[in-house]
Amino acid sequence: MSQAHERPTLEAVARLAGVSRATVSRVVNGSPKVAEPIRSAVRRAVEELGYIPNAAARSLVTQRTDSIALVLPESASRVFSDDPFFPSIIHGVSQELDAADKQLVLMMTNTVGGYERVERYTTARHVDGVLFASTHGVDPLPGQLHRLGMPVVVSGRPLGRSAVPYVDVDHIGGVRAAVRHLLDSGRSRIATIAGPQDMVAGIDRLAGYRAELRGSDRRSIVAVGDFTRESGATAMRQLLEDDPLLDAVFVASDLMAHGAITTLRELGRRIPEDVAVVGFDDFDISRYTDPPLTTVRQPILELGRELARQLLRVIAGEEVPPSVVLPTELVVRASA
Amino acid sequence: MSQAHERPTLEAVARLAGVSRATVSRVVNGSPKVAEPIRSAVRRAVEELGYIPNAAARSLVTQRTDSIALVLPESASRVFSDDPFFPSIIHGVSQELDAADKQLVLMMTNTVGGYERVERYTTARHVDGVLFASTHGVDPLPGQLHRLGMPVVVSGRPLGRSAVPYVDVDHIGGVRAAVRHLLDSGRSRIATIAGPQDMVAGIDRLAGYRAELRGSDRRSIVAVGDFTRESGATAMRQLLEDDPLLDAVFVASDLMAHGAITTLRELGRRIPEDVAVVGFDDFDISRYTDPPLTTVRQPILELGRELARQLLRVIAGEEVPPSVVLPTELVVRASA
DNA sequence: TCTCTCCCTGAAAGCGCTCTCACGTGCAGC
DNA sequence: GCTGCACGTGAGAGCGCTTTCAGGGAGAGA
Repeated sequence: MSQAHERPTLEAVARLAGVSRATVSRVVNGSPKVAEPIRSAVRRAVEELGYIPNAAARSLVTQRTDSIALVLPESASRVFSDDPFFPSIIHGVSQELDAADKQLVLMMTNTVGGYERVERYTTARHVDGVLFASTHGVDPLPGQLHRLGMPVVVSGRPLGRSAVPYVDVDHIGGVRAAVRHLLDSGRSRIATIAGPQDMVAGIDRLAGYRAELRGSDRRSIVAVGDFTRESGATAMRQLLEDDPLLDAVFVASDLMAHGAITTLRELGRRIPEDVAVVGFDDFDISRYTDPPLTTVRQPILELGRELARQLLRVIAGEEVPPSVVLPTELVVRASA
Repeated sequence: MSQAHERPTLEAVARLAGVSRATVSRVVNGSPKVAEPIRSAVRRAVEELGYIPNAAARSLVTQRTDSIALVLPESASRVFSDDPFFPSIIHGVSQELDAADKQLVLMMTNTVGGYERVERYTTARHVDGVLFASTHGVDPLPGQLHRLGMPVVVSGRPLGRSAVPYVDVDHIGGVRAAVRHLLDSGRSRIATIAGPQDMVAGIDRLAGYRAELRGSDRRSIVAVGDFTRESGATAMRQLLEDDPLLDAVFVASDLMAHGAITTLRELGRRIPEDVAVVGFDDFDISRYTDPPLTTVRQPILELGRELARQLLRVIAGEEVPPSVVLPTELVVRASA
């Protein structure tokens, strides 16, 4: 058990069990066509030697690696700040992969040459499939890999046309519910702080706001942020300059909503009495803001899991729908 | 899946370039002993065919995989809630590995059979080395792998004796600075909310508190939490029952400090006038609490990077120190 | 001009595993 | 007793790459 390089091979097990390599291989891989006495003899030999198959040798012949890559656009500094979005995705993906006994390889595209690295690595058949966390703008890589025959699933509806299957949440439905809630509670000047307009999450949430408002006689009041707390604070200030009398704001992310709340408080507005605030995400932290944030919950963990499930299906050669959209849900707390 | 199997092999490149496989291999791996004209001919062929070496075949012969595993004890539900600790570790590790052109394989030990999976996977020589994020209690796995000759580095000083190299932060120094700060500002009844006492971070931070207090004539007032916000809120309540007149509290994590602040406010205490609060972590979010949290900053990203660097050294066969301790730093804001 | 080196290059042997194919055995059917 | 057929098992051919080893060619020294 001492030296790493002396690991037992199939050969050794075969010798000890007095059978051929082929038979050991069958037992190890659970083939049904091995007689019981031999099977248990092999099992014993495997046990005794502590045999563990060499992954490289196996995948050299099977052409599978049993691992999949999750690509994160780290450029979005969102990834590992205090925004739990990506961590939750990772968590969800990891849960599903564990269950399927696959490995998770994490890749970031931020660093210099990162993009090319991802391309090389994935096309080197180092992994059986690739998952992309939602990206900014139009990313050609998923489509490219897809065209090469590599199983790919992306998170978030891709901008531009794309044949790559994706999983997304119902941004528009969630936002409409939020805005409707504001309308129903009698708010008349409802503003929004939108997310970046080169991301689907930003675009769709603004579209939802506009769509719901269109049915009323209220005018839209829009400022744009980048999903960070700071941008939320700044945007809120702009909105109040545009319309000092606004009495509600739908903010396209919880973090921006926190920023907006800070600004509102600094400027002496009471929440929700003077201004109602609704966020989007339902991060843990939003339960602890003052006042607790009314927000649209999106099932991020589930998004990650669904992503993984779809990819596993593609890898298994099953048909998958071109898109899966998970429901969102308005969570009413004290801020609106 | 169409043309995936038609990937060019060394053989194909060799044929196109009119040389042998051996020569192509040398060029691809940057061996210096290939004449220039041949080298460029091979390069051209590689380019033309879009050749990318097959990782499995390579590692079958080299016995390297160029990827390393990061094991996270997901059981600590900390991992992917709104606690940015693990995400930052991942981020740091990933940065260093990217630079070294290694891959990051993420593993969680939470799920059923997770522990055994980690063991099998890592001993299957699927990875060149293993990193462990700090764990609860005494984890035998790192030592076990280490004994098998597998390169291993752990984050956080291991409980119990262990020959495995580790990277940690200076908990005690940071806490002492925090408590000293409270003493210096004239606080006389200084309590603490400690972390779980089966984790080094919990143990050492409490030890630091005690050590610094020992030099003064103040008595220690202790409650224990589990690093979550909720436990911080609860512990704060206990402390105030123990000593309604306490005028300062050192909290062993920022999240618990947030919980404590909530409780203090609910009970009508002003911060810092009535009770000074100091946290530990310096998460982004702590800049935005009300009031902004005075806390001990620990360099988590750097911890991740150092972890990866040490492991790469071990893998390269270099000597590494048995431990590296990174400095912590008191960040004074408004809460104390 | 001949020999000795020094470089390069190619042939070939695996790395550890899977999987096809052929073959042996035992048993039912005639 | 002989043929036919399952059913298991083993031999062996690779998967695509690296690396040792030997050999060929060119240049240098005599």
